[in-house]
Amino acid sequence: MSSRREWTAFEDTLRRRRLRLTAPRRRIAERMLSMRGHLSADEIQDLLKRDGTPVSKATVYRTLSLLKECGLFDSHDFGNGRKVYEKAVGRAHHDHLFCVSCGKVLEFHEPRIEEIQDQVTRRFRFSPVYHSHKIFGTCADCTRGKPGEKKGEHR
Amino acid sequence: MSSRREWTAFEDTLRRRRLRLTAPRRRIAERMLSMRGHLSADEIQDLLKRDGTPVSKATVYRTLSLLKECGLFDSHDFGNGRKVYEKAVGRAHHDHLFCVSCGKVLEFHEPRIEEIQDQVTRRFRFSPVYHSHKIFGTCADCTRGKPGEKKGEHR
DNA sequence: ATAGATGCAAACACTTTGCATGGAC
DNA sequence: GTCCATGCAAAGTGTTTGCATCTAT
Repeated sequence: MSSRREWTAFEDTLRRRRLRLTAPRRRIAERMLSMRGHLSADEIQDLLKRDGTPVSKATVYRTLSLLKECGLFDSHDFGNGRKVYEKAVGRAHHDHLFCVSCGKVLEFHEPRIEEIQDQVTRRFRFSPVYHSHKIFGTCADCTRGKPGEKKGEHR
Repeated sequence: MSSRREWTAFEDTLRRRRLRLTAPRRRIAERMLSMRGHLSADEIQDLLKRDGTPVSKATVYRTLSLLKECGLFDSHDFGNGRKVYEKAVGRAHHDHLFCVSCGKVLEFHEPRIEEIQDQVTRRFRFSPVYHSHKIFGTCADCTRGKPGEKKGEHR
């Protein structure tokens, strides 16, 4: 279960746009809010299937865009051929370190970088909407022990 | 025509790996080195076709990976469904501003950001290999005049 | 009752691959 | 003469869409 505030954010958006709170939408949103970390569409579908409440892939994708539009989730592309979703509501902004060996995702937040970014966009008279800052490499665990692959490195 | 140094880098890599310098490879590499900015596989194929020396898409992609492996080009994904390639050899490292309205790409280089990045990776004992730092928004031209779309915004 | 949502399968867009033919070394 | 590279078309992958059916409101 997840915090009430997140639910109401979702319900409000649906109501405002005259959309319906259906069982599949509820299940997907609830399941995703209950998880931490980054989930792909496939992983979400698998979770729901295991829960005994399967949902079609089309609905997963459609609900995912909805959740993103509502601001409940952010999506990230770590360059391995699929997007992953992460809870956004109630979380501070951050950027990512991605381990190319095991797929682990670490988070960092550097106000100093954001400040320099602002200087850059001002210099170019560029109106920023969002940014994506990712560092790829090998995490501490993989650098020493090489525990091997965890999450799919396909493509 | 492009600088000799870039050619020899390419030829050396081919020789070292016992690969052949064929006409398609030469044409693709030459054409790409002659252009500035970011090119997609499709754009490269179109250019070659207009030059009167058409090349199959498969060969374009295969040569692209080769050019990347050789370090002659870098690839970037601005989230519009395709990769674009940019000359890497003889160029200083930089990051990008991407205009979501016209597709324009601006470049920036901020040693201060790189320094903070290093602090971040040290803190996590993370071994960085490369990073991707992109700011998305609207360029100065599009913010005032809205000159309209230029490069495909498909997907 | 009715606009909107679901599931399925087909469509998509980019990229990769299998294979027979052709060409560099 | 060998391998390696090319072109073509087929396969792959994640995602989107058309449509008939179903359902929240």
